[in-house]
Amino acid sequence: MTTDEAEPASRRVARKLRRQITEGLIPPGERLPSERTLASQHGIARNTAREAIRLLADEGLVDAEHGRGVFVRTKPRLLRFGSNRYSRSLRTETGLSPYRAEVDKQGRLASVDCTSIKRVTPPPNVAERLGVSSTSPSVVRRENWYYADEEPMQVGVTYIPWTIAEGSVLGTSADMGKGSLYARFEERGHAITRIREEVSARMPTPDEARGLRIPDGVPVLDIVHTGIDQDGTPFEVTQFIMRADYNALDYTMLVED
Amino acid sequence: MTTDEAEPASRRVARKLRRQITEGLIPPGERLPSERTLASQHGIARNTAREAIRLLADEGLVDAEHGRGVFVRTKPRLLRFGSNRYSRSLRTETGLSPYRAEVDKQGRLASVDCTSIKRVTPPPNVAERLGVSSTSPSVVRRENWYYADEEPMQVGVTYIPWTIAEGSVLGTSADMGKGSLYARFEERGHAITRIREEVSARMPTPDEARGLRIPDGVPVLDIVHTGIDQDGTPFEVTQFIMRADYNALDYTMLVED
DNA sequence: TAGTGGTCTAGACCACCAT
DNA sequence: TGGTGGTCTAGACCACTAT
Repeated sequence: MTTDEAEPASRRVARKLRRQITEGLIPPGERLPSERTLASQHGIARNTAREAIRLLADEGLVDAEHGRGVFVRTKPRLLRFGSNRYSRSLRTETGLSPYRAEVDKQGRLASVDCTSIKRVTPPPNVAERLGVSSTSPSVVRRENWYYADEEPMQVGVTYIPWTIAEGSVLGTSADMGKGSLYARFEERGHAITRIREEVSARMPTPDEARGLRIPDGVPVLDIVHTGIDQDGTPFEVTQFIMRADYNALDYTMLVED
Repeated sequence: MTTDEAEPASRRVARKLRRQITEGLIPPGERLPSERTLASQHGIARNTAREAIRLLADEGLVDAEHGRGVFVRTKPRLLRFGSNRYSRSLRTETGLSPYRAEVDKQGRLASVDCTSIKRVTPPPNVAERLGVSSTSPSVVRRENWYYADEEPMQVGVTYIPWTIAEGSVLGTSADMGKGSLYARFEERGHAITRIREEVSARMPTPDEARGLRIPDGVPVLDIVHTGIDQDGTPFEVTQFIMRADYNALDYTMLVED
């Protein structure tokens, strides 16, 4: 009788395991007792022990590995992406993309894969933000996958008005050359001066979970990023989907009146 | 044979229901067939039908109500909180707190409940950001609960250095008076000029799920907000926990060099 | 009272992993 | 080969909601 009258057995066992995990008695990376062991130890059916473990998995505390066991999830170091992600100084000094810079900082191997570049009709929310047609192929769509040590971390889908991308590498080439994407925009008269980032979080769709190899109990950050130039014109929208257990955001900004 | 060889029955049924939901055949608010109905329709055991529904619940698509049925979750309108949340003009023009302003905008009834104010020893991450001792009661801790139409939306725990709060309403009173919290800081020589917001997302702890009445398959946004004054001194840290299905962030910021 | 989801049992077979 | 998790069955009783 610690929380409820007549607490179900599955929750009781889950609570016991949760306490052992949070108190460090079962440290990160360690294996939990097997479902069959838990069942016999607590005098319950295997399915009931399994249900207890499911509760912990849904909280993101443990990870089941088929044929091996259930393991306490280790807290990975978060990649942190901030407002300086787009600063010119970072861009010109290091020549690295902001993503590579952050992954490098943690001593991991960054790789970025541009999987598709094509001219498309933009989704309505993108068309609205860019002020282009949502019924004609008015944008170039670039899809990028971001990895650290071969593990997928993020997907970013960038939309660029065709009027801006036309005739440049923006619309054709995976290789952005020195200084990357925003240097190319600047050459074409769009210096990034403001950004808008709309941030929400949710559980991944099955497709996203598969593509990003996201385990149970891990949400995604869903970010709609808009790049705005010196004239206040939005010239690029990118939708990022990030594993929330690997990525965080760190913004510093002026409070404007 | 649509996705895998030998797809499990539970996933097959889940996929069918998911398609019906996303295509609008079962619209938001509508009830799904009961577990027993699904079982007999598909020639599977009730537990297998139940597992299919669980998959959808973990994705945040449906919500089970004991004794009533399983319902397609309605997409609530998101409350959006932005960088202007702390602007002086918003503060002085409306006299409303940023939270009330946003909830008002949606025609809902906002209420804020300050549940506790006390002098405490701050957690290490807070002490670090404020530059105060993490081994003595160096801060005032204020806990605020935010509601819309009686439903809990957010919790915010604010930490203020004792040296700043001492002798003012900041350390004693739930009522912040006209212009709210940041007007009081300004009177004491700390005008909010920069903010830092560290944003991550995760599944709620059982305590958070209970307190905020968060259903399965809904993550939380976990935000560490730091207020910085005209001299670059951090004078306040607030940790927000927000239901991610009700709240989003919308930041616009200058790209600094 | 009838129908719903919530929990549980005691089995079974399969797929995967390590030895 | 033996142990692990993944899936499934065919029941059972309980708690909650609506009528």
